[in-house]
Amino acid sequence: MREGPDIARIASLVGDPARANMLTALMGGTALTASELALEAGVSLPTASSHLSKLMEGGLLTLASQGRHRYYGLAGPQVAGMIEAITGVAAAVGPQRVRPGPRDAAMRVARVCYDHLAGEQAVAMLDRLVARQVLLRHDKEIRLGPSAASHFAAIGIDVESKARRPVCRACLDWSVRRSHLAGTLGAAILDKIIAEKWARREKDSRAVIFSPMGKQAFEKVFLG
Amino acid sequence: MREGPDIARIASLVGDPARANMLTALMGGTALTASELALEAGVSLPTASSHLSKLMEGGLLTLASQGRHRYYGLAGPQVAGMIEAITGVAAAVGPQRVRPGPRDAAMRVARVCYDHLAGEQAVAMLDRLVARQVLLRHDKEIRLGPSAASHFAAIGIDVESKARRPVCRACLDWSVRRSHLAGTLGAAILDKIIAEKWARREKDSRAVIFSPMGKQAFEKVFLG
DNA sequence: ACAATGCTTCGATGAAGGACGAACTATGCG
DNA sequence: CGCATAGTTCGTCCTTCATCGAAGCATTGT
Repeated sequence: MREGPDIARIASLVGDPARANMLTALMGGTALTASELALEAGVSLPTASSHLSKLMEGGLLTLASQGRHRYYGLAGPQVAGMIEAITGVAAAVGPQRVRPGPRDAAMRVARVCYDHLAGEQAVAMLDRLVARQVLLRHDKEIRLGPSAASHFAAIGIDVESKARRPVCRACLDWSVRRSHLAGTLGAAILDKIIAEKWARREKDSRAVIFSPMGKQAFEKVFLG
Repeated sequence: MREGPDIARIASLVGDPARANMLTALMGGTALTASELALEAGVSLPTASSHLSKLMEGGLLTLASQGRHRYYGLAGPQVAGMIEAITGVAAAVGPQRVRPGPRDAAMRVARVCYDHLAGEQAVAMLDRLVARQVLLRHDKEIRLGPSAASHFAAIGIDVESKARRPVCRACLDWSVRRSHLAGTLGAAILDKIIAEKWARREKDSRAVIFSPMGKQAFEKVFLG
């Protein structure tokens, strides 16, 4: 008999289809209300509420009450990373179900992973940054290279670590099966992409659609 | 309603306590038989068998039949990474700790973590080995230092990697919340400790009790 | 004050699945 | 062959928990 962290408790929270759908929906990074999550999960409002209280009790969600609205969000990057990891395994062992629909195609190209960019574009970006030694990669650990500060400052991103959260982190991409960039830098880059209107977020989806001009700009800055 | 990788299916596989214990046991990297896993999980053999077939069907395990023994192992690093991610979240959100009884006190000092030593002693040992640069640590990765071979040879441990399994691995200690040494080297050290009778294993427990002399010897060799 | 909206709690129902003993299959050993 | 060990399958019991309708709070709007 083993002891230690109660991994079964956490996993079983994710192990219910309704809750899994809610968590996946929250991977978009924005907090959602109970009704929205009920819709996402395909269950009634009471059922959703029950699930949400369980997820809260399990520490996987945060709650922000604003008037009569209650916004639920993922508890943090660690939780988001766990969901990604599970998604990766699910995608790897369940190839019988994945048929690349039109929306899925867009998802593979670029999507939001909690607070940073994922998908082919994101993987290509990390590869290029490492190749140019802007970032130094050592297995799963990613550090800033000597030229990183000036490189990112040139496009208006301050790489100084403000929070305890690591600046760079490798996050395994479930569609490409290789890592992309997470951490505060990954989040800042996504902010930049949206702020510059290089891309827009697909409504009710995690997909990120680049405009033709935006794609050029992105490639010039990060893949050039 | 969402689609995509069936994350609930995978998570619910891990979400059963018996299966979670089995998977945790397999995190050591070596394959185990059904009986051993039944013991780990604290369930009967038929129950374990049922769980194992579910884990197999879910693609989380590999099976190697050798005669009448059937060795189950984790399906790959991706699965191991997922377990690690879940464990991390569980440790972070689960400070609702059981109170430290007398046996737990011994467990915190030194215990077996599948095939290597864990607990305060193990954490101190790894710290010291890294400080003396016998081992070189880079975040989660641990490698042998230049003096490692001779250092361990002096106490009768061959650090040559015989199996595919890594020689060194960092394993997060759930009681101390810092890493200790796993991998073949960690296993060899535990073997040594038992073989030299520096310590004995508590019956039906993971606790490892050092004798006064054994503790001295251990500290001289590994903490000196 | 009253109604409307957003959400939670309660109670009843039903289905899923985890548990084990007993019986069965397969391999190894003399 | 007969016996022992390792595992799986089967049948049954029983707990757990997801689900929804109805009712209860809370906040906002009129």
